[in-house]
Amino acid sequence: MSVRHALLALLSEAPKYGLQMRDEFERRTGEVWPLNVGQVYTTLQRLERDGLVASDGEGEGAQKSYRITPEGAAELATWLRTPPDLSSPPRDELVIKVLVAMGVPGVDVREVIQVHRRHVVELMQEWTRIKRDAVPGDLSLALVLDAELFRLDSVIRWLDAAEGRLRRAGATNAPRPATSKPPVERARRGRERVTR
Amino acid sequence: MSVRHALLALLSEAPKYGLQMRDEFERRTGEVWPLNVGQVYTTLQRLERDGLVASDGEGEGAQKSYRITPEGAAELATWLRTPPDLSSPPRDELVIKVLVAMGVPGVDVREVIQVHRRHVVELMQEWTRIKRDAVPGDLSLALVLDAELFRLDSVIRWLDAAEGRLRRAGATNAPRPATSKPPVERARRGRERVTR
DNA sequence: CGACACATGTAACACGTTACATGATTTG
DNA sequence: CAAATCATGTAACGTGTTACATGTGTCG
Repeated sequence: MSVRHALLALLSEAPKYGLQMRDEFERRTGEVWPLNVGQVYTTLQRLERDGLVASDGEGEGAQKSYRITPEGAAELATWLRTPPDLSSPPRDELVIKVLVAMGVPGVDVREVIQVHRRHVVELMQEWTRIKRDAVPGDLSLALVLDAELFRLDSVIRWLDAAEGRLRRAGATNAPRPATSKPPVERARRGRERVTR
Repeated sequence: MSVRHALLALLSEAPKYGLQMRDEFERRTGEVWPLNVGQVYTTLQRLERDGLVASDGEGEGAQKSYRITPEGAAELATWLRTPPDLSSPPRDELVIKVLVAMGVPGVDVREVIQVHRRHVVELMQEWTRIKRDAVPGDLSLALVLDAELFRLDSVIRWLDAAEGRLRRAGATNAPRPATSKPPVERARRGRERVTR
């Protein structure tokens, strides 16, 4: 849902057309998150279908300008103040990788952890270098780089914590005892488990 | 791509059938990440189509058992040691929200930041409580909770850093000067920009 | 003219979610 | 028997990616 609302935000300043919005999105995100042009057009079509934007139908191969509607502005205002997804945390590919690796025969989880740790360290060094060389006044880029560096740092801390837990829990592939434990409060919040 | 490979990992221990894999996936991830059953079946179909798993065709309405193929095992081994996506960092909805909010007229970015900060603090408290009440021996759950808490902590640190940057950069919606700066080295790595 | 950038699209596919449909087996 | 649970699927939709098609305007 990010792109959809980001386009709304871009239109809330002034009417714009497709390619222009692609360029603006990338500029605003410090040129770090490329946005596919095709997605801009299809997303704009859906936004128009839903009444959140309207187009000046310049049919003749020219630029087709979109503007935000009052409904779109309301939707945008709501989105800006709504925290994303209160339910389960997003599925984290790296966490899944480590968790399932624990059960795969012939795989050393600790090695998997170390491989990824090394890679994350390299990534942090690369982003740090980019941050150092960045134009000082570029607030957008600085914010994006901050976010990525904080995130990568948390990944490293998790990998180290996981390594510690595994070390403490016994060095081998300990077969989980499959105890029938009480389910986590939370989780299972209406998602699936619908009484049908 | 997480689910696809996670299913491969589950099958690498022993042949299994659909619902069983849903349950195992959820158990292995500490019951925190619900997995849709339908997705299991469609993903298994795609895996079979790609030759990574094979099924014992128990056609008679009974359980349909899948097993991993040598190609599947190879694919799994590769995946476990391959760090996810070396190119741009994943698009972060919260970061996008703050970045685009800077340009939306009538919106106070600082307030947006504070709203989300409060929410993240609440989330951390909730997960911390769950962690405290969790069964001590549950390694999977502990790892998932660790990951989420580290992640949320990094989000808070980013929000605070962003607040600081905004404060320093001038309290208002500073219109970006649209300077034509040199593009970030990195980014634009073959994605889009194909010479056609 | 030919090449290139600008601008708008469409098609095909992967993945994910929700909802629905259909049998088989168990159990009150 | 009836209801619930187990088990397998399908349909529709949203989002995202890659690739292709088409037209226009500019410039060497």
